[in-house]
Amino acid sequence: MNEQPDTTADPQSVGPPADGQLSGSGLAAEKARRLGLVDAMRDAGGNPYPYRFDRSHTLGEMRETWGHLEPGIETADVVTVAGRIMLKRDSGKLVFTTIRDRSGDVQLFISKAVVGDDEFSAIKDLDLGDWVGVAGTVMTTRKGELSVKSDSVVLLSKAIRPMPDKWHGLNDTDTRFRQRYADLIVNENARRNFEIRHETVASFRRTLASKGFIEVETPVLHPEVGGAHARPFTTHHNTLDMELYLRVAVELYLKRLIVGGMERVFEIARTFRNEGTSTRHNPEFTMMELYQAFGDWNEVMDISEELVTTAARDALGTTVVEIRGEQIDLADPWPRKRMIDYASEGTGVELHPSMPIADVRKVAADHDVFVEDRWGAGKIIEELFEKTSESSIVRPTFVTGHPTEISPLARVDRNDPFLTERFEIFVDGRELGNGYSELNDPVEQRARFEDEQAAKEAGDAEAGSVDEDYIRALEYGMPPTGGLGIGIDRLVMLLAGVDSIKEVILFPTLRPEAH
RNA sequence: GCCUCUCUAGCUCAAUGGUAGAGCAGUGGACUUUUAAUCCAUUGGUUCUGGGUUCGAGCCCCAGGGGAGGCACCA
Repeated sequence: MNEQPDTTADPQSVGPPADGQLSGSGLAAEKARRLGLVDAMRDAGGNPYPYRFDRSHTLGEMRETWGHLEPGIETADVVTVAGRIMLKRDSGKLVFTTIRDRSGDVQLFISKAVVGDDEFSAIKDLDLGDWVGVAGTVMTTRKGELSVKSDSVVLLSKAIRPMPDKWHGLNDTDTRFRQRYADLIVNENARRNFEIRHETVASFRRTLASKGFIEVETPVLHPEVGGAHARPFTTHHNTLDMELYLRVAVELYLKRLIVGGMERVFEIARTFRNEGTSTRHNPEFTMMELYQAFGDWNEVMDISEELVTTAARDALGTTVVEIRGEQIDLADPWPRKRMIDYASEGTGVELHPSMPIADVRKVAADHDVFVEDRWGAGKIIEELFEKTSESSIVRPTFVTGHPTEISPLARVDRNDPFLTERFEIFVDGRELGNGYSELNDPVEQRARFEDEQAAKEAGDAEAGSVDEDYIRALEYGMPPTGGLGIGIDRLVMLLAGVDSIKEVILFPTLRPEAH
């Protein structure tokens, strides 16, 4: 940001590059110089932006095939490769450049004697950042560096803007997140994080497909907010003249599909919540939700462990990750512990949502936990859990048995009517996922919705309302079902070992750039 | 929304309230096995913006903007 107004937009105003009369050498002058090269190339009948280039190998494939060569070997193996010029070492009649494609990098060995005077001088005009296509033979240098002894180097796309520092890269977070393209060009870690993200999602799809899950797509525009306690983004449909909400969850739609008999469904869903940003939150994020008929929370806890450990294996090649300096094997069984037990230990007071509300409020007051008047014991216990315990959960853990009051879509615990058969997965102090035995009794669901409605009317901006269509669906009969949601962004954070969600979202939400 | 930090050349960073600098990139030159190539020379600045204090402000003060971290929010 804060760069000068672009005064080089009109290439006609730019002189030839070698006249030595360019004013200054700031960004504008640098762009003018490069645009001058583009013009000169066109004047000479060349095309600085050709339509295509055929490769025989990616650079990674080259390294796989010839990476073992001893130093000082010249093969007769012909390759055509392409990449961006990342480094350039000019020693007179010999130029070394390092080009990089998605799969790796390789050195070009460019000799004036091989390519001829004219092409050699054209190659000297190439800049860091230019895309080039190369034909040549495979060789290694005396020091053993795998190289392409280049017969021809053609420009595939001229870079007009200089790359960030070739050694220090790009550190400024503002620029890194706004200009992710520049971040990806120079920061290996950025590329790695998004490869891990891809591998994670691909792994989920494979695991779920192997279990007979069907991937579905449900509406992003919802007429009602449901499936999570969250503030929605609102929008408006013009011709229908109606308010719509960007989804805060996909739960209620996926369970309609279970009613319809689809048995095992999942969706990898971009989800929107109108909340502040932080190292753990972005207003739009990605959740995987799945629902499985005929099972309960036990099945989906097992699936949770399998999905995450398999994703780690697929993305990292290991199930061991480092969290807060501790080596943790995600493949070890995840401990299970009730929320009320965490809260009880954390406060030193035995807590249960059946307790008199006054007693629970007193514990909250003793621990400086703010309490709204309308909150019941269950909600307060959750707040106490968050205050006393949440941040100290490091290894993946199922926190179970959430009070019924805070779980309007979860089925009541078969052994305790004040609790639900619900779990949240916590890792590194963050919530990673959430699942439960699904409430499928339409009468009870209506009663829970009505409690939500009451909370909403009492001022809870995140409470839901009665979703009549969802009740109607349940009235047709939903089989016993287990459901699960996993935050993809947070899982990728865990696997990539990064502390900010912005490191795993390509284009995180930012304020518009000031001009 | 609140608090703290931060914003200087294309990039990475310096600069007691006293002439805005370096490295890389760029430009000119040397070099046929370099590896962030090296060596010599060299261009480049509205110090985020607007006010103020001061003989003098990149630096101090006020207001605004962007970003980061923390808090709040996030069942």
